[in-house]
Amino acid sequence: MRDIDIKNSNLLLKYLDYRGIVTDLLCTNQDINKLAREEIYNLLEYPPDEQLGDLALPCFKLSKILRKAPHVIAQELQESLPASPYLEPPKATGPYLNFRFNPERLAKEVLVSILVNREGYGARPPKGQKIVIDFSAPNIAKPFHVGHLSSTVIGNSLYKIFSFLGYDCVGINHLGDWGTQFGKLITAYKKWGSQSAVEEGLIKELMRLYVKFHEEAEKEPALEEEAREWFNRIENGDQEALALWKWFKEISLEEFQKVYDLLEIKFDSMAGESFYNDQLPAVVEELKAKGLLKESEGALIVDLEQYEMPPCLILKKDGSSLYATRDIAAALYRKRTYDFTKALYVTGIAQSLHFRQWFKVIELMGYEWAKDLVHVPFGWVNLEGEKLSTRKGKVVLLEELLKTAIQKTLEIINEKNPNLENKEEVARVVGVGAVVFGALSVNRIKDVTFSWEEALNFDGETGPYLQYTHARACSILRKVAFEPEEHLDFDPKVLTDQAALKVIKTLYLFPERIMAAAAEYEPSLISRYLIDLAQEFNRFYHDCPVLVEEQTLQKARLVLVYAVKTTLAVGLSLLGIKAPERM
RNA sequence: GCGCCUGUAGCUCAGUAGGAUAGAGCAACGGACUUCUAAUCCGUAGGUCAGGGGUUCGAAUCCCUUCAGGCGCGCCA
Repeated sequence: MRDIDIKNSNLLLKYLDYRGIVTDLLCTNQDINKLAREEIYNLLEYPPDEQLGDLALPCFKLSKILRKAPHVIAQELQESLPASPYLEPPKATGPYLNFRFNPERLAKEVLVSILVNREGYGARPPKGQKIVIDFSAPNIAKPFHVGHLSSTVIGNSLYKIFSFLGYDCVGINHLGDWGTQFGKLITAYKKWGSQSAVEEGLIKELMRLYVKFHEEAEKEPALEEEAREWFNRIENGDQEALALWKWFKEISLEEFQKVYDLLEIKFDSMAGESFYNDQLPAVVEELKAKGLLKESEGALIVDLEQYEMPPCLILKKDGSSLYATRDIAAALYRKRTYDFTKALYVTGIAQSLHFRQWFKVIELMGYEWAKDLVHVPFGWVNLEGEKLSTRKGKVVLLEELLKTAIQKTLEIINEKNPNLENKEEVARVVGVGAVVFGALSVNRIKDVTFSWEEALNFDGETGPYLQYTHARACSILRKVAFEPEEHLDFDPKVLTDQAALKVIKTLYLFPERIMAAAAEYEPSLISRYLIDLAQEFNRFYHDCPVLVEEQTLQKARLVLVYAVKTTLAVGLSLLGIKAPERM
């Protein structure tokens, strides 16, 4: 067996790839070699039961090509494949050929890789490519509620994931800071509000006015007309209207910032919808010049009938712009400014048609980079069966949710670990972690029903569970003042317990899972992975004492603990969650 | 009417680009703290993978169809 040279920089950012190893081995066979390497690679799968093996080749498809029975092929391969230092001799089980990783080799390669790369385990070198991520985008003058949580945390997580994989990310908060809702708000302010009330109540007062407007507008439709007029005045630069707009925007931004601070989320750009106002005429001109605009029912549209979509509205009949107009302008601006290789839009699935439409318009404008625009949709948030509605005041404010979670965490700490230092900080990190993990733990496309009970449950598959597991691991390492570079000579042979081997196999999967999460724009793949890892580790923790064993075993187990601790911390950070050392 | 998404245990969800006996957590019940943090671990119980067809050696996964829920289809964003 070749010894690993830990000083060899090749080890950095290179990860064990068993699918590749098994594929190479299979390619030495003359019959199988007829298939493309990639095809073989993709045939391999993880067996459902560990007893069977670690990686399997189902021989059904080969059976058609080689014109032999699957079990015969498996049997023949078992007998003819050459040995590999990475693998135990393969075993045919019926129509499957099962491979088992050499446990010592696996332990050595994976754990050394983590000892050497540390927080870089699973990362990729810089690519020199930009990815623009448009996320969060709350509406000014409306409260930041749980409905905005998905976009905010999914976008933030994708930002972290792609950065980890070597991309330069640009996070853009495309604030909803323009539109008729400001007319409504000004109308309501003029009628039922006052400067002092707004100064005191801030966004709550704005929300009250907004709700009040809709209540009154139902009885008196003329109010809608008044609101449109006020918005017109904003657009035409009326001083009073603009001043109010600016004021409301500032109040909102301050309020949003509280939430972003709690979540520790930052943006590279806060260019909202209003930012593109002066670029809209040029977009309309360009569309006109390219012969894409068509008049229809008084409005200007891009006809998309031949692509089986409804038309994309560009200008209203009164000449003002629309959602798509602004998105197109923003995309052109971003391409010019950032020259992205991909631009992601993290919004609700309800908007998918809108994105398909204007992506097509960009394509029709002749921009080949239209293919780099990606809509990353997610499902709806309901409130215990009912729809969230700012207008009806039926919302759970995000800040309230986060603070309640923090408060609850503090109570738990006082009960379980009253002597903990910096309780407040730990409570914040854990409470927020619970909320964020909750939003990132299921497939983003699913609709979710918000429930206080679930959001504040910290047992089982939750953020606090992962953080707790991390803190446990830290606790062990702290007791021996663990230093990674002092443990490079650990003996992987002694890690023979089932629980330990299972943990190592799970650690091995980390880089692969990050890649999958990026490819599918799906942070929940990392969430699921971390739950798996924590479960395996907690079994190990229960079965295998670390600090009481003799030196060789202790050293090896400490390395394992360090590897898990590091991977949990990195994985959580990719979700935008902090991992405290004690809790 | 047309289109998109969803339907797996009482509840919330996994299920790896069709594969070997469908897995977790919560809730319920029963165990494990003189031992590295019990926010943990172990066990019991719980399933006609919405229904029906089809393709295949093989379907929760692909196709068709029915049903249920959500969403979208021109001047909101």
